[in-house]
Amino acid sequence: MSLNLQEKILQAASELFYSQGIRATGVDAIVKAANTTKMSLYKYFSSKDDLVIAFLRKRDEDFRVWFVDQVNGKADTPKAKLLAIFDVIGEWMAVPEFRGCAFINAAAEFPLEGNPVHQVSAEFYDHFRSFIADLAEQYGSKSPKNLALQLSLLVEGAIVSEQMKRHSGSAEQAKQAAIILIEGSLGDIPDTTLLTDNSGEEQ
Amino acid sequence: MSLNLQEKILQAASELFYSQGIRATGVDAIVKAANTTKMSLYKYFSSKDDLVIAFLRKRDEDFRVWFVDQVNGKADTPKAKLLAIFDVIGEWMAVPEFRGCAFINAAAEFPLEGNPVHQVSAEFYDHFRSFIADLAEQYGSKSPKNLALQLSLLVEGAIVSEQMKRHSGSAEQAKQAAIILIEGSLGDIPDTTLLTDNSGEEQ
DNA sequence: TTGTCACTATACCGGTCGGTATACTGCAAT
DNA sequence: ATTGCAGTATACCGACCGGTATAGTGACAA
Repeated sequence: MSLNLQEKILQAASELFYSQGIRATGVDAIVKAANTTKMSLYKYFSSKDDLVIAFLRKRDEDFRVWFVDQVNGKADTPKAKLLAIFDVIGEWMAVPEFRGCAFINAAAEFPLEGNPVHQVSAEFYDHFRSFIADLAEQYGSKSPKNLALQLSLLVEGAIVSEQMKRHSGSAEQAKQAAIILIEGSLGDIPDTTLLTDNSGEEQ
Repeated sequence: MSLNLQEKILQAASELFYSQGIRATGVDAIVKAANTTKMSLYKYFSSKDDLVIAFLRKRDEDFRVWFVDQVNGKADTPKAKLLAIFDVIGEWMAVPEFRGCAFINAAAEFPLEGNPVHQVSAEFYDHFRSFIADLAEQYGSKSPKNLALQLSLLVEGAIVSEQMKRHSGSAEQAKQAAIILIEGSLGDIPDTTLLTDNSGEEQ
């Protein structure tokens, strides 16, 4: 409730950036949506780029807090939490406002790796993978980092797939795949790196 | 060689659209890159949107032909071809011009599902999944469509991941995951749908 | 009551956007 | 020789872009 003006501008901008795209959203539209003026916007944000970065940083924080809460609220054991990840993103995808991952979209709109927008987006998935890797380690995976990367590929793939075509069952299939990968990662199966043709570059 | 003017314009536009993004590329830049004038561009393409659609349609055809060729050139058996998919995308990702998947990027730039750009992009992955599903069926997968969707999630995830942060080993890990999923999909393991909590909606 | 401060209102800036109008050039076919 | 056509050159259109300048509002504090 009762946001101050700066927060109100950021929120209006965030909704527009996410729902329509960053480049497609002009500052005039943001100002109108926030019921304020350009002068106030530029008092709190030195440029549109600045506002975009603020949008991504806040989204990073908010989303991760929300996500971890959701996962922890759905499951107790590390293994169950790893699987709950896919239930949470499945529910997230089902909301009508879903328009894919804000960071993937931002990285697509600003493709150069050196671009600050691109970099902030990349950081999000670093954090995201760390979260999964911690769970994988608690679970007892033979190679937690590898499992975490594999699961994050499934998550990102499911998000992108669902963004392209809604209700195609991406989250469910991602979960099915995750079950197999998680169970195969315990110890009764040789380490996946032993199966590679070019071996020995893990860690 | 020796492209006519229309092809030259389309090629210049394609390179700019892919490397910088669609919205970030103005028609003036396209015209300059193609060494021609706006008048000629608008003789062959009724609008920028028209040009964007042409770009995506050609990319769809070209990429799929190239991709199928690459996969077939690397392997003979269906199983080996399914795995070769990940080698091909791994090599594709390694080229310095790599800037992710043009269709994922386009769908991110034009997020509304009804948008023609978005729709053409979605078609690509329908085709792509069909190609994988055919291989999966020849291979003898118990549920070829499910396996195809799972593998395509890994591919899309690897592409997006690599786009965000280069050289993070996405393709290799995607392949490791694919090996497990492919071998698990044969018949010595219960059908994945039996493991779902909400069962019975396959096909 | 006066000053300060957050915010509004509005007009404006140069630049770029997608797209068009008009006139011109050069070449090839009849 | 004339016509037609592909392509060029350039100036222009209204709209919008991100960003700024200037003046004015109302509330609150000393």
